[in-house]
Amino acid sequence: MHIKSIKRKSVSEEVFDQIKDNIVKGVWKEAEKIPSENELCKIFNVSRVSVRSAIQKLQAVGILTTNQGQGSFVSTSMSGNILNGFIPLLNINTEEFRDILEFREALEFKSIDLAVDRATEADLSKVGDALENMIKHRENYKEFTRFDYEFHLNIVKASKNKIFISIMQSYKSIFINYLEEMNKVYQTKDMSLENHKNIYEALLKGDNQRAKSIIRKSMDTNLKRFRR
Amino acid sequence: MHIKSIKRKSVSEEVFDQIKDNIVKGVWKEAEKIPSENELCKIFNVSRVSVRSAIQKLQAVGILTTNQGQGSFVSTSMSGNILNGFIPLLNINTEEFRDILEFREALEFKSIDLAVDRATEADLSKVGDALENMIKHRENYKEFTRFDYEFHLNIVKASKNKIFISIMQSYKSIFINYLEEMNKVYQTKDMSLENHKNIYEALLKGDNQRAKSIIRKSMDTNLKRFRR
DNA sequence: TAATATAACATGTATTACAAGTTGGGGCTG
DNA sequence: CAGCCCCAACTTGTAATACATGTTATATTA
Repeated sequence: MHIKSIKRKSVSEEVFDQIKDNIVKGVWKEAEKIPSENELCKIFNVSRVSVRSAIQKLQAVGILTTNQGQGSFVSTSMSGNILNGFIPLLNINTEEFRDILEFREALEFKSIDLAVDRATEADLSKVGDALENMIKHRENYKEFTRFDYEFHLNIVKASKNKIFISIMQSYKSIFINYLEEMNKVYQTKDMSLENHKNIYEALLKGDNQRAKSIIRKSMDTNLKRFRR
Repeated sequence: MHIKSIKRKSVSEEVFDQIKDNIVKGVWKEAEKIPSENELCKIFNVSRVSVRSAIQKLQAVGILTTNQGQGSFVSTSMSGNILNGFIPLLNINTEEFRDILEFREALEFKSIDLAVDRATEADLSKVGDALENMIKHRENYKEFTRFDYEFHLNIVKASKNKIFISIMQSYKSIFINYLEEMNKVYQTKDMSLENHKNIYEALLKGDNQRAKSIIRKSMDTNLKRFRR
């Protein structure tokens, strides 16, 4: 059983989420001015300290831009934030799906090539652990997806390339989104498990070509499914 | 002539920089606790509001982690920040250099493949513009490097893959760092210009294999240079 | 000895006040 | 009337203070 450490949301975090949600939902659109700090105080019924705290965090992650004497504005060109999961990937369309597949191909394929050269037994056993956890949690698609991501992350980690690892972690939400979509909507768990087993075996044998071809095939299948 | 809008640094920004610098310089090391907010107030002689403001920003970008009742701690695994330019890539070592090359290979090679299919004339002319600017600023290595980056960015943009574009922009500082090192220290401007011309021509002809092989060759040369 | 209370210190939130930057309108001046 | 200046109103930035809440280690007590 999993024990999650509970943590009460602080007031400023609450405000942070509310403002973020309003932007995500489109209440406050790009380049628009959001209400002044004092107005937000009244709206949320909190002190200005909390409002400012939230705004500054939103500022630091690039969602808001504030100018003294003017106000806070929703940033234009938030692609970075969208991709970093601050803004969910709702209603994913074909183009975005294609982007993700190409992205995975570039990142994971090169990782696999590097991994067969550099991976230690410990690295590979972590990939195996993730696979076992996938099997164990095959009934819970949320957990299943989490370990699906872990599986791929551990392969990237085995490449020893710090930039790849950083990217893989930054873009976690994209992967999770994508994988959840696949595992939940398209009910592909069994085939997915089979594929992961084969990828793992190929890695153990150092057969990067085979590992890549399995991934490629599964990507093609998914893309076809998605287009319907 | 470039006109930069001047902007006086706010107190909290000043504090932000100071704290960041102390971490970069290693005064406060990873996982260590930094002085309490009240102590920092005395050190910098500012109010707690400003200190908290700075700390929260550092928190949002992942440099600090704060726990109520305990204090603020320097984050472990700051690779994300290092890679995002909050922490400069000082004393780059062979391993990091290798990481960058592999990263460029994964990202740019796939971009080139996609670009030859998807690029419009406008996309390609932007690549050409960057090249012209490189020639124009060949005497100023800072500017030269900027357009060097622009050149590669525009190729990635021509791929139409939003994730690639986002990554390329996020990791701008890495590229700049890397390219500056090459252009400044190793005095490779002339050969670099020749290579870029050839890459551009190959792109115009839709010859992705040739474009990639030029990049590959120049990467190998750079790596050899660096190892000395 | 072990559980509990407590004091000291940390960050989190609230309130109030003023500083500093921006904007727009009103009124003065030519 | 046009153009300029000035000021009032509003915005964010900084300060000072107080108290709430969480953490830790020491001291106390059973």
